[in-house]
This record gives sequence, structure tokens and C-alpha cells, in this order.
Amino acid sequence: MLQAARAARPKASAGRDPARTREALLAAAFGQIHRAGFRGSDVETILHEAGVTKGALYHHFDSKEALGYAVVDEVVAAIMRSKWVKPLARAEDAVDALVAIVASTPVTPKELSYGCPLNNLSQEMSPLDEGFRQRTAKLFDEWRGAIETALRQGKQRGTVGEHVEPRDAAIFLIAAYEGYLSLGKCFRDACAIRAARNTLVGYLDSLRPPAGDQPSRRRLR
Amino acid sequence: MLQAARAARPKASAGRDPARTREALLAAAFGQIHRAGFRGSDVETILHEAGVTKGALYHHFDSKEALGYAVVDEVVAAIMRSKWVKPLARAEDAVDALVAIVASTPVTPKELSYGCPLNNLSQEMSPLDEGFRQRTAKLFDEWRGAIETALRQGKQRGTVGEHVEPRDAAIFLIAAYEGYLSLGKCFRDACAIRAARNTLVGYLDSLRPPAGDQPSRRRLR
Amino acid sequence: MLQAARAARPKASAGRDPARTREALLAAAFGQIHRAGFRGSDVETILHEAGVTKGALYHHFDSKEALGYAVVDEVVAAIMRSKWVKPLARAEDAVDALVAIVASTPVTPKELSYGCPLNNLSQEMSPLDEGFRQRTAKLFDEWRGAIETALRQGKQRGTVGEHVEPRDAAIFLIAAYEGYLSLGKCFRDACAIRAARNTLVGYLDSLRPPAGDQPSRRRLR
Amino acid sequence: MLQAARAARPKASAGRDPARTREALLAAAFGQIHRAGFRGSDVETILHEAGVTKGALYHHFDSKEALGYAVVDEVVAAIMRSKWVKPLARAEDAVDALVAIVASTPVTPKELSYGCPLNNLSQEMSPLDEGFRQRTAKLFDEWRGAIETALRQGKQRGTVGEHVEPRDAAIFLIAAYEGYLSLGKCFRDACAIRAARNTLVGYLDSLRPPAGDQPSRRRLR
DNA sequence: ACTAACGGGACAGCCCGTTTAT
DNA sequence: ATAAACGGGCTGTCCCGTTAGT
Repeated sequence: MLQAARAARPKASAGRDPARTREALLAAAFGQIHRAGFRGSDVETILHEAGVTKGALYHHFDSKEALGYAVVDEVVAAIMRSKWVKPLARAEDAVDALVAIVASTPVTPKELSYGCPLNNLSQEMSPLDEGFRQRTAKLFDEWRGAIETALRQGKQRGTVGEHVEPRDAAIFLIAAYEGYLSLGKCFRDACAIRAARNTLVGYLDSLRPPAGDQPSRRRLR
Repeated sequence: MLQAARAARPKASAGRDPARTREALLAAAFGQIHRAGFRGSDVETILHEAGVTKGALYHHFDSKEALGYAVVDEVVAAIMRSKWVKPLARAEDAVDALVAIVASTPVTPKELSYGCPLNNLSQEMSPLDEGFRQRTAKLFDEWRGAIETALRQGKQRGTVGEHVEPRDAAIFLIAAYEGYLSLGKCFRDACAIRAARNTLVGYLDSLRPPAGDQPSRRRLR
Repeated sequence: MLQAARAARPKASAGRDPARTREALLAAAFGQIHRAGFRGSDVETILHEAGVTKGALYHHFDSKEALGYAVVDEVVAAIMRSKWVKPLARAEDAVDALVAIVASTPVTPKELSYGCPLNNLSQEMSPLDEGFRQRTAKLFDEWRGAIETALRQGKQRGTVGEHVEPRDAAIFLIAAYEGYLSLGKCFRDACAIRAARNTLVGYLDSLRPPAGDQPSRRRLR
Repeated sequence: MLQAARAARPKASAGRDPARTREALLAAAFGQIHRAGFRGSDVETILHEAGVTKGALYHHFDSKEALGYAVVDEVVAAIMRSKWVKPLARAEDAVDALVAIVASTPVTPKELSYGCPLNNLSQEMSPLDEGFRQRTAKLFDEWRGAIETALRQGKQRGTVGEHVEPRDAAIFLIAAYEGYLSLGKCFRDACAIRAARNTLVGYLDSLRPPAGDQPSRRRLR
């Protein structure tokens, strides 16, 4: 993500480049918001990090709020899709794919301490701003839809057990995953997080068809 | 909670009552923080809601931060304990108790939209303020400890299956529970939340000893 | 002072003029600080007097402290230089020049009551703020240097006695001069101040070469 | 000073002791004011240092201002008298006494950095508060009077030269002395101060009768 | 398209003084 | 006489957004 269309004019010696300016603003805003939350991100800091000035920001976006919306719609959405939607779309075995995604989540305190950008924003802004609430809800829904579809296909292909309710399982997975990241943000304890991740992988394994069909039952290391 | 020890109130009505003033401040601050987050809570609003003045606030607390810490240490802790620690301590069947607690979580959009006070605060402040991080982590740990102990006792009493790892299961339960509340804050959809809660109850049932030992497997409606 | 380089003013009247805004802030701050001290000067009053707003102030200066530093570095320094350094640099007879400078110090209670801006600031802020201490010390040093140089040249030219120790005499002169202004601030008695000034002129005369070499020994009236 | 009358009741086991409380307040206030100025001294800090509470302060003094006045009238006055008035009253040779007093002024940066309490207060408050102005002026006048009287007696006794104008010389001495302390506050340079003190002693020597009568002309080391 | 200057509301905390109670 | 609780104004400054200028 973030690379978007910037084919022509690679760099006119620091001259005007609206697309680049917009991307720089989005990237800087995403970083700030991820670290300090939306209200904790002051515009000047974002500007400084992006290397542009007020005028540029308010030329591209109507307000700080609009910038925040764009961060959700573009940056956060892109991250979520590249991590969840795309891998699941190409996966042959839904559960294997989910396990791989979960396993790829970082466990270093540094990375954990900022939490999940989508959940952070949703938690902070949902009660305060309907625009943020709707946008983050839409992303959660897209996320859930991708998992649900993968599980549903898995049931047809026989890689997911008949007992699984795709929609409920998808929501449960997202909830547990976000819950772990929330705790990780607070605990910063790689060991606890790793154990938690294993429990989550254990839950994912329980989605497979029972007994003889699928042996696996592997543990993450 | 919040009642503290105030045996003989010397002057009932309009007179000075430091304890009452302090509690009023804590209660008002808790409400504001729950609704708008710590940084979104402005002191004057808290003051107005508590019916006291700046002088009183800064007599009882050194700063807004200190007030926030006290809210975590006293109000949030009291809520968590009365909802989780105490019922679990008296419970004969740990899983039954956990199911009852989870089932008691409200599902109305209004109540959901503010989320869990402990998780809100932890999510908002952990990356920004070490004091909040430590305090919320301590509460999460106490919470986990209460569940873990209950499960461990359950294993001894035979009400919890041998396959259950008390510590991991406790963390997983908290994570999934907080995850649901997070999603609930964003979705405000009672129906989805109820389904999610059922999935969680389903998970809790899986902690019981397998088959013949323990009878029924009820579903929440 | 304060005129800086502003060759071509692009828009004469109501338009934006950063240099003018900055100078207005410095001038207003200087006036307030001179009358009420640095800590006694409130920002809003300075703003009102300068006819600008908070945004303008904090665009040009990082803080009230930074504004105060700039007042020392630019306004107070300019005053000191125009009153002492420049006249001494052009003077043919150092003692004559010093007498003229001392004689030009106003004696009306109104003017006296605010005291010397440099000494006021130094007295008020030196023990509290290292930045102010260093800046005022630097100005005192420049002042001393100007007098010292003039006296040293005077000794070469024969207008200053051989017995004079230029550095010590310069410090003594500054001390006595500031001491008088301090007393004047407190007494507000033109008569006493005039007498004091004469005593100081008497001291200055004692710096001339003894007897026959240099003629008159005038008295100030 | 500060010991006042406290004959009876040496210490009623930390019980009430109005006189002691008053003295503690004055002492703490003097210290704070000396270090941070009158406006820079906050009441709570003084209270903490004195080991009493608000009620005690406002029982003994009407306001912070009244406390400040009392500090001038009692503490600062006592210091000035014990250092200048009393030694001069007993002195046989006025100039010797003055040299001894000046020589006794400390030169360590620590002691210098806070400056002369009387001058500090006079400089800070004279333009702002008529009560402080009058009180400090009264002390400066008493100080001048003591020196003037000593010099006048010296002229009668022949230890002070006929050319000396007692009143003007007294003012000049005070001005130069305070000027040195002012510079010392800013420079914190023991070396410069010592040199300055010598110049001042040199001036004092010039007050003695010329030539054969009094040999001396000593240098301070 | 972009920059710098500027406008102005809001907010936390400081701090003096008063009141209640012993 | 002293302690603790409380009242409440004031101020530095943060920070979002607008506007003049290029």
C-alpha cells in the first residue's frame, strides 16, 4: 500500500508533487495515529514528519478529521487486506492460512506496544465520532467477510469441519485476536503473548474436521 | 465499591465531607473517562459533574493524572473485583460462574458503546503513560489470577476438564471477552453481540470434563 | 534599535508584515517587562499592547521565556549599545564621554521608578533562570569591555591617568551607576539622585591625569 | 535576630506556640523571598518549610503582603542593623569599620547568587507596591544615616578627611556596594568580585585625611 | 500547489485566600 | 491557635484552522 499511482514524474527536484505530498501526509498521519491515537496526534507533528506545511495539508484534506478518515479508508484498509483478505483469497486450506497469518503476528514488545491500528482507532473514536465508527466497522466487516467466506469454502472442500458456523467463528477469531493484541499492548510480555498465540492456534485447529480426516494438531514454535 | 469506611458521618447534609468529595470526584472522573477517554475528559466537566471546584480537586489529587490513577486503582478495580473476583471466589462450579458472568454482560447498544473501562484505559494510555500501563496491567493480572485459580480448583473438584491449562485458558477468556466488547463498541449490534456471547459460552463449556462426568450443556438465549 | 533591516516593505498599511509583528511583540514585551518584571508580565497584556494575537506570538517565539530572551538579546542590548558602546567608540576623551553619558541619565521620578532594564532583568531572573543569567551577564560584560577599552585608549592618549586600572575602574563605574539607579527606583527623590550623580561624576574626574596635564574640573548642575 | 522574646515555654511537645510559629513563618518567608523574590515565593512552600499550615499563617498575618512587610520590618532590618548600624555605632575609626564590614561580605558564588535581601526586595517591589517601597526606603535611609553619622563623627575626630561630604559619601558607598552585589548575582565570579571589593576598599581609603595624618593605604587580601 | 503568518478557543494547574471545625 | 477542606480567578501554551501571498 501507500505506493499508489505515481508513475510519471519521479522527482522534479523537490518541486510540487501532489500525489507524493498526499501519500507523505497519509503515511505520517498513520504513524502518528498508530503511536499516539487520533486525538493525541497533533497536526504540526504530522506535518513535520511528512515534510510539508499546513497549507499542503488543508489543500488535500478538509480537516484533521478528514485526514483521519482517509487514513482508515486507505492505509489501514490496505494493511488489513494485504494481511488477511488477499492471503485468504488465494488459500487452498482456510485453517492453514489463518494459522499462518496469526503466526506471522509479531511478538516483540516494541511492535506490540502500539497495538492494532484498526482496533486502536475503533476503540478510541467509535464513541466520539460516527464517521470513524462507520469506517472502522466497515473494515471489521470486510475482515469478517473474508474469514467467513474462506471458512464456508473450506466446509465445501472438506478442510473445515461441519460443526463450524462460519460467521460466528469468524467473529470469534477476530475478537480473540484483537483481544490478544490489546493485552499485548498492556503487558509487553513476549512470553505471555506467544503462549496466547498458541492457544489461538489451538482454537483454529478445532475448526478442522474431526478425527481421521485431518491429522495435524500441530503446535507453533 | 466506592463506599469505603465512613462509619460516623459527622455532618449529614451540606457540611464538609472530604470522603464524599473525593468519591464524587472519582465517580465523576470515572464516568467522563469511560465516555470520552482520559485525554478527552476535561477537568472542568468532571468538576461540574461532581459539584466541586478546582480547589477541592487539587486538594485531593495532585494532578489530572493522579486522579486518573486513582480511578484505575479504586473505581475500575472495584468494578472488576465485584464482577469477576468475588463471584469466582464463592463459586462452587467455576465454569458455571464464568458463564453466568459472561451472560450478565449487557448487550444494549447504549451500554456497549462505551466499552470496558479497564480495556479502554489500557488501550488509550498504555503506550503513552507508564503509570497507567502498570496499573491496568496489574488489574488484568489480578483478573487472570482469579480465573486461573477458579479453574485450577475446578480441576481438583472435577468440574473442569483435565485438558485445560488454567493460565492459558484464563488469558484466552479475557482476550476473547475484551475482543467482543471492542467489537461491540464499534458495531453496536445487539444481535451480533449476542451470537458472539454464545460462541464464548460455547468455548467455556468446552472447559468442562468431557462427556458422562458432567451433565447438561446449556445454551444461552 | 529595533529598526533592523526592512528595506522594501511590500505592503505598507494593514497587510501582513512579520517583521513588524515581531518588533511590535518585542517592544510591547520590553515595556511590560521593564514596568512589571518578567514574571509580572502577562502574555495577554503584551499581546493587547502589541495588537497581535496568541497565534502570532507563538509563531514568532516558542514560549514566553524565548520572548524574554529575545528582549534581552535585541532590545536591551540595543539600548545599552546606543547609550554606552557607540558613544564611547567615537569619543576622543573617554572621561568626557562617560561624564556625558552619566549626565544624560534622567532624574525624574517617573523615569527612575522603573530602573535599568538590564539590571532589573538580571536581578530578577539570574537566580531563577540560567538563560537569563547568561544573557544579562554577556551584556554586562560587553558594557564593561566598552568602558575598559575606552579607558585603555585614554591612557595611551594621555586623557586618562596612569594610576587607573581600566578593568577595575570599568566594573566599579558600572556597579556604582547601577547602584544609583537601584536607589533611585526606591527613593524617587530627584534631589538625592542628582547629588549622587554628581558624586559619580566626581569619581569619573578622578580618573583623569593628575593636575597640570588636563585643565578644567567641571561640576554638573 | 529572629530570636526575639521566647523566654517561657521552651517546647510544649509540639503544641501551640504562637511566638515560635510566627518566627518560623518569618524565617521561612525570608528564605524563600531571598531565593525567589516575593512574587516567586508561593505561600504553600513557605508553609511547608515553616512546618505550619494555612490557618496559622493567616492567623498571624492578614495576607501574603503583610507577611512580606513583616519580613522587611523585622528580618531584613535586623540583618542590616547587625551588619552595619551596630558595628558603626561602636567603631572608633569609621573608615576602618566600613572596610571591615565590606571585607566581611562573602564572595562564594553560592552566597552571592541570591544577592542582598534588601536590594532584591526594593528592586522587585518598589515599582509595584508602595508599602514595600516605603519600608525598603526607610531601611536604606537608616543605613545611610548610620554611615553618615559615623563619617561626620570621623571628621570631628580627624579620622575622616575634611573634603568628605558625609551624606553624599554614604549614599555613594551604599550604591557602589549594592551595585557590586548586583553584578555578583549575575556573574557568580568570585575573582571579579574580590577585585571589585578591593576597588571599593580603595575608595573608602580615599575618605581618610590626606597624606601624613593617616598612613595606611592597605590592600585587602 | 504550497508556504508562512496569523486568529483565537480551550484547558491544566498554580496559587491566594476563606471557611469549617477542633 | 491551628489544621484541613474548599473556592475560584488567572495564565501559559497547545493546537486546529484560515488567510494573505507566490
